[in-house]
This record gives sequence, structure tokens and C-alpha cells, in this order.
Amino acid sequence: MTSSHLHQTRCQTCSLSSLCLPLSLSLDDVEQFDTIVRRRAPLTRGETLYMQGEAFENVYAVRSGSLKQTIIDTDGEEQITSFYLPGELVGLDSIDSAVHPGFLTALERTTVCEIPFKRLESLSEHLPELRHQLYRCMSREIVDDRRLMRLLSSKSADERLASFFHNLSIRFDRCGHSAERFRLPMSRSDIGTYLGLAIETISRVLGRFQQQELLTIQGRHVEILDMAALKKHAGIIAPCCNERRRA
Amino acid sequence: MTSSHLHQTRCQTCSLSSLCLPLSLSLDDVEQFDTIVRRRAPLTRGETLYMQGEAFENVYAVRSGSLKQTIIDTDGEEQITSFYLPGELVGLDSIDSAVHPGFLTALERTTVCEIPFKRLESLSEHLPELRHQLYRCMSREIVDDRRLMRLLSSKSADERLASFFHNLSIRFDRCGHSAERFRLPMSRSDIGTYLGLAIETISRVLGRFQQQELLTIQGRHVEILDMAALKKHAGIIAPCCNERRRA
DNA sequence: CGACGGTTTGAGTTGCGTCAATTCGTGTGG
DNA sequence: CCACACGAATTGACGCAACTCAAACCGTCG
Repeated sequence: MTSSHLHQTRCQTCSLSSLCLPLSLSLDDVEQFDTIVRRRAPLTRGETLYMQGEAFENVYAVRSGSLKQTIIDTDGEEQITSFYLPGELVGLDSIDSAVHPGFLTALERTTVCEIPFKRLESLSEHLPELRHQLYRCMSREIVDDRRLMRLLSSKSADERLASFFHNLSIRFDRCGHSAERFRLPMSRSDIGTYLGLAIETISRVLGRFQQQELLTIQGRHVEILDMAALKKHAGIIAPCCNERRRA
Repeated sequence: MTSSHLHQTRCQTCSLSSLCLPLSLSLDDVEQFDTIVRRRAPLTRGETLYMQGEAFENVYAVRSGSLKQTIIDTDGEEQITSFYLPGELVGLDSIDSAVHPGFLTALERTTVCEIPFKRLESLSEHLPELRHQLYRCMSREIVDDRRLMRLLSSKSADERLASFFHNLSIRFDRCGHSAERFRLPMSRSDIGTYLGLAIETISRVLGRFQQQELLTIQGRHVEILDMAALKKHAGIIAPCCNERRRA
């Protein structure tokens, strides 16, 4: 039956476990961890995992697909603050206020693991590695946000987009896709909102990138032709943060 | 003698303890916590607490004064990613890579408490409240960074500065200063780098704010005359995040 | 008093946003 | 199966907010 099917998958056999919270846990510990994880039915494109203002109960690990976080400001403007790919942890920004600061929406068919935060917290009492991993995840999120801040505060449209694609490439690579060819899960408009650029600017810059033969892009299919040049265009280089992570 | 003087101050008697990590600890627990905290000699204006690339060992709680974090990008450009005021925790972004991502520099005479992270982590094993407080601090830092991202990605110079002053006002208020009158610890140039604006723009906008009688500013002395109007100018309103925090 | 950061003010330039029109792509219904 | 419709993406023309460069001003410290 369906519900048992949903519970079949386990951390022990998950291909993403080397990216996810169980990262540095022993087999025994992973087994303990696995018991508090709930598998959810897949979300379809556009479906929301939670709403802005909703009470915070769980964090989520992305298994497949992708999501975006959208925050609606007091002035009613919509902003995208982050995208989440497989192996990444969603909801860490909700701990402080115990309320979700934004909407979490699936960009495509997406499966996530639901992890009740209270139980995660208690479990972390006896698993120092898990605790450390949690601290690291949150710390990394801060570092990544700071990188985006620097991008937004002083970089040109070209640099922002080059950095964006370079960053995506690294993250797709890490979760088992190709670093050179991938399908964009988000629309141009999403990219624009995220990078603080008008959709028309996105379009123009991508046109330029194709002329310069940095990459090709048709619809949502991207192929990066000259990674080195893309990196150079980016200015702020993501790998300096990302290499270390793997260590 | 001096060194004993430095160790005199204790968390139990610190006026900031209600903002800081010991926030929700019992008296006994605060005492335990206090034993791992090291008081340092004050930093003078311009002195660095740590350098970019240095190994991460400690986090720091600001007791008095203020600091800025500066990151030098691969392209050599200098960016200020955050300011830290009394009661705030510094260094949480260094956990992931175990290396400080930027320089931490005192903006004025500043005292900090040094907290060895390894010992903090072990201590947190037996103090659930401390653990939770740490998670909250990190989560809050993410939320605050996201707010700045939204500011940078789509707000005008006026909105950025209004939001900046409003935010400062709240934070000064929280650590015991006046919300309406305070001394800016940072230069206009620092503000510009932080908000992604040219120093000339800062100057012009502040001129405009004075004409509109939102505030007066001479040198570094600020007086906010019309908090409500300032808030309205800000668009993104900080308090929505900050009110919750106190709950 | 003169020198030197830090700040303000002015004039000219430009990257990107806005508006508007066109094209492309995909799904729908006759 | 084609025609139509609708949203997503592109392209072009134009304006403006903020940047850059340059000069003047200010406070402070030797």
C-alpha cells in the first residue's frame, strides 16, 4: 500500500546521505536518525511545503526536485531569497521566531524528508556529530547568504548571472547531475527576483553570454561551454566556499 | 593586577546576559557557562579581532563597543557584510569551513567575551537550553541576512538608509541605549559599502532626510525625529522580525 | 596655521528599469 | 490536426536613479 511505500526509503540507502545531515554519523547513529525522519508524498510543481507565518515544526531535506523560498514584505512585494536543491536542508531560518518567514514552493515534482525539529534537537543531545553537522549546516547557510549579499550590493548584472550559473553548476554537480548540462528548475522571472534584476535584463545578459559562447541556453536547458570564463566573469568565486565544505 | 581585573566580570552580573547566550539558562547553568568564557583586553578602534582565513577557534560576544566584518573578494574588492553591537554573537559564520570568512575589526574601543567553540559545543551537550539558544542565534543571523538581501536586491537608496537607521535604532534600544539618539560607530563610507551605495549617495540621502525632518545628523551624532515616518520609508520593516524575538 | 581624513555638493555619465510591442512555446478546444 | 489563446521570453526605445569624477568644505590634530 501507498503509505508503507512512502516509508520504504531509508537514510541508510539514500544516495544523498553524504550531503545531508547523516553525513558524519556512524551506521548505528544513522539508524537512530532514520527513525525520526518522515517521508512525504511528492509535491507537484507549484505546491507549497509551508506558508509564510505558519508555525514551525519541521525542517526538510530535499531528496529530489527543487524548491524556492518566497517572502512577501510588508509592502506586498514578493522576493525570492533562496533555491533549494537535492541534499540541502530547508527551514533552518524558522528556528528563531518559531514561525516560517516565507513560503516554500516546489519548482517541479519534488520529494522531501520531513524531520521534526524538536526530535532532531533531542536526538542531537546524544549524537555530537549530528549536533556539529547541524551547526555546520546553519553556518554554511549564513556564509552562502553573505555571498549573495555581496553579489547584490555591488556587482553588475553580468557578474550576478555568471555567479548564479556557476553556483548552480557546482550544486548540481554535488548532487550527482552534470556540472555542464542541466535543466533550470526556475523561470527567468524567478532568477530575476532572486538576483534583483528585471526579467528583461536577464534575457539580455543571457543573450550576451551566448554570443560570447560562455554557454547555450534554450528554454530551460543550459549547457556551459566555457566554465573558466564563466568563473572569471563571476568575480566572487563560489568554490572558495564550496571546496572547503567537502573537506 | 590587570589579568585578574579582566576576569572579574562574570555572566551572572552582566547587564547584557538577557540578550546573550546565557539568555534562558538557570543560575547554575550560567555558572557553568561562565567558566568557559574568557574576557579579553579591550580592542582599540581599528584593531582586528581576527583576520580573514585565520583558523576558527572561538566565537565572541560583544560586551561594549562595536565591530564590523569585512570580506575581501577574489577580485580584491572590500565588502562589509555586518556590524555587531553589544549583546550580539560574532563568528557563527566560521563554523562550517573552520576558517574565518572575513576580517573582524573594532569600530571603537570594544570589549568582547571569548568563547572557545569546541568547549561551547561540548557544554551544549548537557544544557538543552544553551543548545537551543545557539540554534536560535544562528537562525536569527540567517533571517537578518535575508532581510538585508531583500533590501539590497530591490530597494532604493532612501529605503535602504531608512531601514538601516531604523534597524540600528532597535538594536541600540535593545542593548540599553536610547532608540532616538545615538552615536554612529561607523563612517559614511562603511555604511555605503554595507548598503551597496556610493558614499556620495549616502550623503545626499541623509541631507534629504534632514530636510524632511526625519532625523538630524551632525558628524556621527544621530537623532531620530520621526520614527513612524522613518519606518514607513523603510518599507521592509525590521520589527516584524525583532518583536517576535523577544517573545 | 597648515595638512589631512572624512564629508558634502555639483555636473555629467551610464547601467539598468520601465514600457511597449513582438515572438516563441505550450496546452486547449473545436 | 490545426487554430487559437495565453503565458513566458525576447527585443527595442527611452528615462532615471545612482555612479563617477572633481572640487569645495569641515573638523581635528600636530
